[in-house]
Amino acid sequence: MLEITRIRENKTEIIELLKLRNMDAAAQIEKIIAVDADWRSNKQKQDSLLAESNALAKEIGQLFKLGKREEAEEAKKRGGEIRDEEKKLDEVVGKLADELQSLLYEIPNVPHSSVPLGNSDEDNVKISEAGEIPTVGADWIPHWELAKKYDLIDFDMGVKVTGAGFPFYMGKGARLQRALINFFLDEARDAGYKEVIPPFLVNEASGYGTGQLPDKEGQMYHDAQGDLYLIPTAEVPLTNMYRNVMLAEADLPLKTTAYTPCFRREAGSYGSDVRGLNRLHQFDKVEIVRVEHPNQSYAVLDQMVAYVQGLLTKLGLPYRTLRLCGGDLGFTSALTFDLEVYSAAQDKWLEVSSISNFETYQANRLKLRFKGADKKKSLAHTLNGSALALPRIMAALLENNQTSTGINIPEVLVPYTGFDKI
RNA sequence: GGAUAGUUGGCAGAGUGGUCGAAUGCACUAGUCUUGAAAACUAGCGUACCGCAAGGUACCGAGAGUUCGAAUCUCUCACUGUCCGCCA
Repeated sequence: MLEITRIRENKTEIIELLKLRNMDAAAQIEKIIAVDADWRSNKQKQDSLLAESNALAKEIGQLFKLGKREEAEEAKKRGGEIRDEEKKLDEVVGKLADELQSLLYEIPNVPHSSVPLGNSDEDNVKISEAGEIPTVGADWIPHWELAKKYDLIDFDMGVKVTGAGFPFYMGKGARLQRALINFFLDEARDAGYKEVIPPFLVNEASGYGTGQLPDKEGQMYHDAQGDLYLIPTAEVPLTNMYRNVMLAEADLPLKTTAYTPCFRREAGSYGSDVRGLNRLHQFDKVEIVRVEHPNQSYAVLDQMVAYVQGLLTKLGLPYRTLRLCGGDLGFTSALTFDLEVYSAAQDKWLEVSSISNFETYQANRLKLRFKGADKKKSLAHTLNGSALALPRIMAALLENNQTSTGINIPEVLVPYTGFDKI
């Protein structure tokens, strides 16, 4: 959520930058400013009524003490009148506050000025490409066929037991999956991230804290009885650890990592890009999260991108780095880089990581602040990135490393898998 | 699932209708004293919002109510602790 003071003071700039999202926010911003002004003036009236009523109540107490019954009764009458008036105003003020709140929830984060214009993922800007694109052999097959051939993943079993998008990993497939998780966690630890095992269900307040609610309500699995949500990413519990927290400037930066399964309804997505591991309702991911000083956050974003690129290099996967355009930028993000790996047999680039700077957008909802040396309080910046999302990594590893005699396991993973070939 | 107790400032912990935004202790900050430190002493020390300011308002788990006036009374809800049962 954007800070109301920022909107008051920089509305022209905000409207201008939101155009990068193909959004004409002028009317909405003006509405917010109007409602805010309305709220403030009514609030002021209410406050002075309350002040009057408080003073009167004290007076009545005194009058009773002095035994001036009649005067007290007279004052009581006036007090009642003031209270009636205040009640009416209270309703107005409450309504305006609610309206302001929901208007603010509807405004996405202001894009960083480097965000390119564009409508969809097709307009994302490639900033680099690395690694060697393998030459596809005549007999190469996509990962879902490899999975069947070598008994690595059983999609049909998933359908039987749960439903589409919930595969079973079997035998060496399961071990490879576990190896990847451990590899990613160890790398993150070496990079200074504190490992965490968070809950996989979160409450409503956490959903609001990181911005999944209210705008992505339908994307999360919801337990109605306990009013809990299955996490769509570890970002939610990890970042919400810092909800309502006042840090000291010296505490920054905070770096955490977690492996969790992620649950996504993916309502409305279908087609050829959901085959095999390409899009699942449950998948594994290692996430890195950082809480940073505002003047560090963009340098840190670059570091995070470089870190994840390093992981892909170690795995020997060809990848490219994209700067997301305004049309593809997440609701809460100011700037996002996506990393895509090339999956040879499908001849497709698959998104395996999304690394974002949310600036103060999440911190404002979270009330995540730090106190500077001068005792001034500021909102912190939050960032996160996938490091990495497993299924598509698995898909690319299987497809790119297939040979006529089996699938080769990257060297860095062998200590984790205990085998070098499938 | 059953029973019971609780939820007050960073922490501990008073406070059962008016001068309580809230005692006291600890912690913290500044100062005095000291060669330095400790101790002692003195003073300060919650958060948010509105306002140029003076100042005002709100907050004692959340919400609603009674009252001229609520941390204090009433109702609803949430959460936490403890004991019993069940269970990985």
